[in-house]
Amino acid sequence: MFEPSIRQLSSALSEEERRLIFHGAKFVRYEPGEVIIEADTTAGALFHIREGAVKIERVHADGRMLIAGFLFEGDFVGLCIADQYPFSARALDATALCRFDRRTVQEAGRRFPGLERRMLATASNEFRQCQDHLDVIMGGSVESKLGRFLLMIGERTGVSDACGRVVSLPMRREEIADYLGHSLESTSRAFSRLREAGTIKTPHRSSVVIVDEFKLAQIAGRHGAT
Amino acid sequence: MFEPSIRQLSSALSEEERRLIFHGAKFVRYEPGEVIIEADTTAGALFHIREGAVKIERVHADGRMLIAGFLFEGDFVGLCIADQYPFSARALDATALCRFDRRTVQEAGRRFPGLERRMLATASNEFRQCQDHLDVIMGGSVESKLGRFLLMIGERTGVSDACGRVVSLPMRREEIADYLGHSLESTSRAFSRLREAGTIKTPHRSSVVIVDEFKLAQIAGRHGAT
DNA sequence: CGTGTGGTTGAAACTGGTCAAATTCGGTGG
DNA sequence: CCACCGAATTTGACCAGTTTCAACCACACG
Repeated sequence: MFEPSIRQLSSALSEEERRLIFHGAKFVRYEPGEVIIEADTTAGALFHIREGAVKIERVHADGRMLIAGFLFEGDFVGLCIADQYPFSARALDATALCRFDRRTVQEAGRRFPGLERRMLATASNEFRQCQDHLDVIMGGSVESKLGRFLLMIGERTGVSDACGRVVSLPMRREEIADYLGHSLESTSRAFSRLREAGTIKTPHRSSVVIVDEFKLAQIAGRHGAT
Repeated sequence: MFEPSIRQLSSALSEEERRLIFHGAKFVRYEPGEVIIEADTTAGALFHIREGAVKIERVHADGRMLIAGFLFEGDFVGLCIADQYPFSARALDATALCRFDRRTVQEAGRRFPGLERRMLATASNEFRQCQDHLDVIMGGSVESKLGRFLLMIGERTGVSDACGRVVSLPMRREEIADYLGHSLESTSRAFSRLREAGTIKTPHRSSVVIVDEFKLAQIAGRHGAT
């Protein structure tokens, strides 16, 4: 349903390109809540999430700070077109990242024509996050939006088992609400209604099992029903 | 308030780069409603709007067709990262475009390192449209959103005169409503309320005069008042 | 001067926001 | 291991804003 995973960057590169870029990468760790990238600072590094999850916050034109997206294991953070990060990134839980120097990536870009475009095309988060966000929040009831949200996250991180697709949600309800553009109460109610309808289960606060993916997709479609 | 205009591509290029790219450009015209770009076809051309306005439609992941943005005189259409257009473009009124061969642009990109990135950074509509759209529709009442919409369009196309900033709106109310994610009636009512509050005037259906820009900006800010 | 399209306005039903209270969860210390 | 605390979440009641459906208006066109 949503665009192919950002995780496919590696496979889009040749062996030589990969070696060039991945050379000199450093491992870094962040605790929950720690800032990984500060908005409006020089985009000097590019991160690859090895473990954990990250929240992207963007300052909108009129000064409002809004949640622009969530990134997970395998995703890239900081691969942006501009010279300055147009967003902040913050660890949602204990997070392990691989840090690449941006200059190395750019140098490789000069060496291999089209590499930069290919990287941007496969892994540009600035853009894909934006699109996914619009896909999720445009149209329908709170329930629809939450449905689309869960399906999107599920596609990116979910693991299927006997009972359904298990999706971990390391963010709080309030953060989901901010992402959806609703109050946290409405979001909570939407969870409850999906639960009552038997489309999802919530064994813990921070995880959801999509029991009936078909029904959820139906709810996620325009206008809550059909 | 919104990001610098897309029209600045030219100034981001050197004389030589410009000559190379603009060489072989063709002039084309479209009537209102005509399709300029068909979604999911090979991104073979890049257009520069000389006259008129264009509507961008995007097929969302679940098949819903939604209005993703509007482009005006001076804007570029079709400068995208991917190989296929991820959107359709349709003329809103009688439109004159300059059509560039994409291969020419790519060749120039190979010749001048970093050119492609610079072009994408200054003129990538796929992305900027997306961001502007989010900026406009996230949070607040219909009135706020319409306010942000008018300010955005005004920044891009408005002409100031004695009475205020004159903004032409070549799209119908329904299309504005779709963009904002509301019913056309709510959008119409929002127009009326802004009119009654004395922040705008609507001399014709297809143009708005922003009389009190400060007040409009205030309304556009979070939550319709303060 | 009718006709059609696009725009505006009105009234009732409904959704989601707000405020407040109740509940559950996760961790801490006894 | 259990009781307790604070934070996160859920639920309830009420209200404001939005949608819906329907009627009406205004302008452009023949």
